[in-house]
Amino acid sequence: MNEKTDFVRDIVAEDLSTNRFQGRVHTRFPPEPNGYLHIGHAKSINLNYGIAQENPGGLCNLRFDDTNPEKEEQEYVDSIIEDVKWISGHDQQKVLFASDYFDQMYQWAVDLVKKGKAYVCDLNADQIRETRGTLTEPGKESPYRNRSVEENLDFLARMRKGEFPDGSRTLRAKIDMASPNINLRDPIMYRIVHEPHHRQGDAWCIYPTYDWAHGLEDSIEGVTHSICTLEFENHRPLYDWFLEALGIYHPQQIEFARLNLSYTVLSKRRLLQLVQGKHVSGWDDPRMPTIAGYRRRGYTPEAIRTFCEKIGVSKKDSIIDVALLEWSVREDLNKHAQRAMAVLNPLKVVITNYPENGSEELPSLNNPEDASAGTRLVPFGREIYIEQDDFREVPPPKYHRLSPGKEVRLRAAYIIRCEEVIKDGAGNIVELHCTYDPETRSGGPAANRKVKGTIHWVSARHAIEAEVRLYDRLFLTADASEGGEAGSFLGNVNPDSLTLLKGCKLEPMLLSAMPGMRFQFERVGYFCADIKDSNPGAPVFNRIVTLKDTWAKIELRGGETAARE
RNA sequence: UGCCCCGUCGUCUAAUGGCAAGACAGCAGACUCUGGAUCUGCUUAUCGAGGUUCGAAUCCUUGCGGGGCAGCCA
Repeated sequence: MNEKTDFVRDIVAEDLSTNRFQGRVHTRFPPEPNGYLHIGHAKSINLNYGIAQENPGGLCNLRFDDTNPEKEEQEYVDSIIEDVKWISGHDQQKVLFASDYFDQMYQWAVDLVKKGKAYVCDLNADQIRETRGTLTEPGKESPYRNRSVEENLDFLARMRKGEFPDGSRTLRAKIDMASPNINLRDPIMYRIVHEPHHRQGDAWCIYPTYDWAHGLEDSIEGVTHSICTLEFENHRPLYDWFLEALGIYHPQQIEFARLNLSYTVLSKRRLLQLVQGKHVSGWDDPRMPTIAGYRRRGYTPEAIRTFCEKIGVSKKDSIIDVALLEWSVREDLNKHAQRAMAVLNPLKVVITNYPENGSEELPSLNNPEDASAGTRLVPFGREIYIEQDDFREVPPPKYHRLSPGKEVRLRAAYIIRCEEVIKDGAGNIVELHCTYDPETRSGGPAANRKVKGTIHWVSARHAIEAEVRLYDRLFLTADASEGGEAGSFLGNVNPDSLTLLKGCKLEPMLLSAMPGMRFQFERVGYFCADIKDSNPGAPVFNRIVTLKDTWAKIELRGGETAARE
């Protein structure tokens, strides 16, 4: 079996050993369709589907918690179904909706009224707030608390029929206005909302609150372990109270710490602000920590699942270093991504001793990590492009790349030497003149000659051009949700989170990239043909993540040292 | 301030009364036709104080710190 464990799985194992639920394991993932799913939901999906999968006969329901028509939309339902499918790897054969249980819930509310455990309260929202008490003071009982069962039944039926305006009355549980747990101070079960529901239409004008509805949904579905986040911990006594009062099947609620990620925000409210404030192009902007955003960026579901397993599950509030997520993608893509050569910021190089109109095709490994990936032929010629960064007229110490009079290897090709630097009138470097050593062709007689560096290149004559989008972290600060300069988290937004590059020079093979295909651009990073804007023949690439860049680190550190001195 | 929860390397997670371990990050080195990958090594932690015990990260008390709760949101 799986050695993977955490306190939730410990509880499930314990319940299994005591036969508490007749050997069943049944979890659920209960999103509210009021926004797109983000990576925090991936943690929950992974937990719930994971536990179900690990146990023979285990089940996990996808159930929409659609009890608030004011915030919920069909668009969100559709996106969530797609995202759950993508992350969990399961085709969801059955999608459940809390709103399908509205009749049953209403019946149970009537039962509670009959038992004298619920009452219709005529207080308005302000009055209810005023009589709830505070954190340190008990609340006051509602004057309507002791209405007769008959009167309550009558009012409840009329609430349901639509006789009363929004907010004029509520159905409340009769528990304890003096409870130190505020959730137990006669919580509201139904509120009047004359608003069409995305699935129920106008069938209802009273809607159940989360506290009233959630345990019932779990109970109806036979869920054994209802796993939710820490902020519901104080609600568990209420979850238990309703089920107990009704005398119906009673699942176990378990709370775990929600995911927080450094350099990003992970709340639907803030993500909505980013979308509505046009800080990003939409819910699926590749910089968004949404499932849709990561998918478009080029992350794999495997990488996200690996990440979810590495972060573990506990009750401790924490902020996971986003570097672990980035590591997870690299880990996956290193093994699976097809290699390619792409020059993002081109500098032309003329190989002066190469035949004028000559060209050849050089075999190159598709993936050094995977021999079965084979090789491909990359065209080479007298004029090539290299990365501007790979040449320095005055090389800093430890610079292993090209500089005047120095040699580098062109990956899968020849060793070249820089003979001359051509500049324009303004002194900008526009071209390099180099010579090559024909003996040093990869696999050739002098191929083993050692040079300090190897750089990537693209044949000028064969290169295709493409747009490449470099994405960086969306936020400047590790704790992105804390107020930044503007006093809100929006002040932390990284103005350079997107760099648009046009006219990048890519090896011709990339012309036929299908949308969604991932590549490693050697020495640069992992890239994905955009699923919306890219087409075979006119590719557009998104940077998924950079490669680990030791040189950049050395250089950065050098700069810092210099600045300090 | 009432109630609830949580305090272990920089960051996460483990150790379930018996040698504080792993991952990421960092640092140093080896290797390399990707300054990638890989490999090796190194640095760094039980919030404090009492108590129980042969023995405490773990149990108890208490202090401190962090988080949550006063929507007819979830």
